[in-house]
Amino acid sequence: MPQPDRAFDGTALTGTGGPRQRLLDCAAQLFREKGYERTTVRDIGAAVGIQSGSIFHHFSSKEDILKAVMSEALIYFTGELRAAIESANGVEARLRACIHSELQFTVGDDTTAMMSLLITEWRSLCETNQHDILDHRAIYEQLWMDVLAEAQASGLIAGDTFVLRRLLAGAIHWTSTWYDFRGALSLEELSRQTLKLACVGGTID
Amino acid sequence: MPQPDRAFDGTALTGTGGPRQRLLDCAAQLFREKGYERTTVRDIGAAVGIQSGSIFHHFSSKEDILKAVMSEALIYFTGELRAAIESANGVEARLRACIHSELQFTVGDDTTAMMSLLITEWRSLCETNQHDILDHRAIYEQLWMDVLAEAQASGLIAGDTFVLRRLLAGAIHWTSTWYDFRGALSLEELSRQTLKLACVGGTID
DNA sequence: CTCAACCAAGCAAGCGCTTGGTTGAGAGAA
DNA sequence: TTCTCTCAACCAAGCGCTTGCTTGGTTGAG
Repeated sequence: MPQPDRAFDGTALTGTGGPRQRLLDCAAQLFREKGYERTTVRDIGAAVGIQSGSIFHHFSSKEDILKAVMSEALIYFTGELRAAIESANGVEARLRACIHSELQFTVGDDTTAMMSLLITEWRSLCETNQHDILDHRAIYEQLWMDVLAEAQASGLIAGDTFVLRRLLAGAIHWTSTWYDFRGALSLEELSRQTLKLACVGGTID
Repeated sequence: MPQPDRAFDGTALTGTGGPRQRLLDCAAQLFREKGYERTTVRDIGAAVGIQSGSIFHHFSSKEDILKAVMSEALIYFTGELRAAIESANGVEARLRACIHSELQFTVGDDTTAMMSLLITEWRSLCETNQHDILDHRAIYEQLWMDVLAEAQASGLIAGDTFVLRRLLAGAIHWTSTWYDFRGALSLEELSRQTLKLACVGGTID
């Protein structure tokens, strides 16, 4: 969606958050819609309202943009998840917080683009960048695993926590392909159904 | 992985299954490893052992290859799933067959490439081709939904079958990113854990 | 005067795909 | 058997286009 040409005035990116941030937002949106490979730097430039070459004043490469989006997303998601867990009382509430938070990240209007990238555009990073992101992701996953271990100790869930986390992660991430927040199914109801998957029978209303 | 040059002898693709089939197999493998966009027709040609231009004697376009792989995969998976369901006795066995079959498709050595494509390379098809594939996919999904409806009627599962199918689909598809068939977790044990997710408490051993 | 932010132009590489020609297995007639 | 014709399968070369990225210069706020 190319934007109309503007007369040059040097203020193309002086909106809120600074030029770098606006670039990241537009890029994330485009990567989510068309995929990283199918999105060109010319697409990004047009969406932001600058020339494609000007992008490289802010980022050293196209892949650098993707990595920056992913890094930023992980920092944000980790913070949000930690806060949600800490403000929950009791094991079940903490598990519910994990599920609800990740669902929110996945289908929430302002975070779905970032979450999608973290999941689907993994292979577009070179090995070095993959490792950097993976290191950060490990911190996020540890928050989940601590809660799952606690839930298992209290008898709320059964079976291997490692496997359960992977199965839940798949179920949650996949919602981005079908859940419609304008539909009849509320996010709270979806969270409840997902929580029921995790817990041993009868524990949840 | 380019192959050494051979003297021209006109027999590059005369192996089992015919030239078209070998092209499809190689392409599926490459698409799975590197993604559709990052795989070039030169890659495919090199993997098969022919010039990139010769590919277009068998397929009209690169996208045509992807569509053919997907079509073939859906035909195969639908047939296998139907057979598995029909040869199962009882509701629980039929649900177990669905889960086990789809897990098998997802992580099985000879089917994982095809299954991955169906899930991840969706956007690379043009709208027309997406509709063609989607029509076929609906048949596959109906097999699942019939079993889920039966399971719900018998009290084996609870909640909305539509949502349950989506959650299960996500959990199963995601296994392709982490399950290692050489690891300690057997496919049967994984099937059992996944089945336990679906069923209301206590029903499954 | 400085400098972050940008433009206009275009380069080198790689892309999907086309073209015109070559090869050898197989079919049919003598 | 031998000759001739056909045709699926392939090659060698390269066309036209797009890609990520570079370059040298310009602008205006501080």
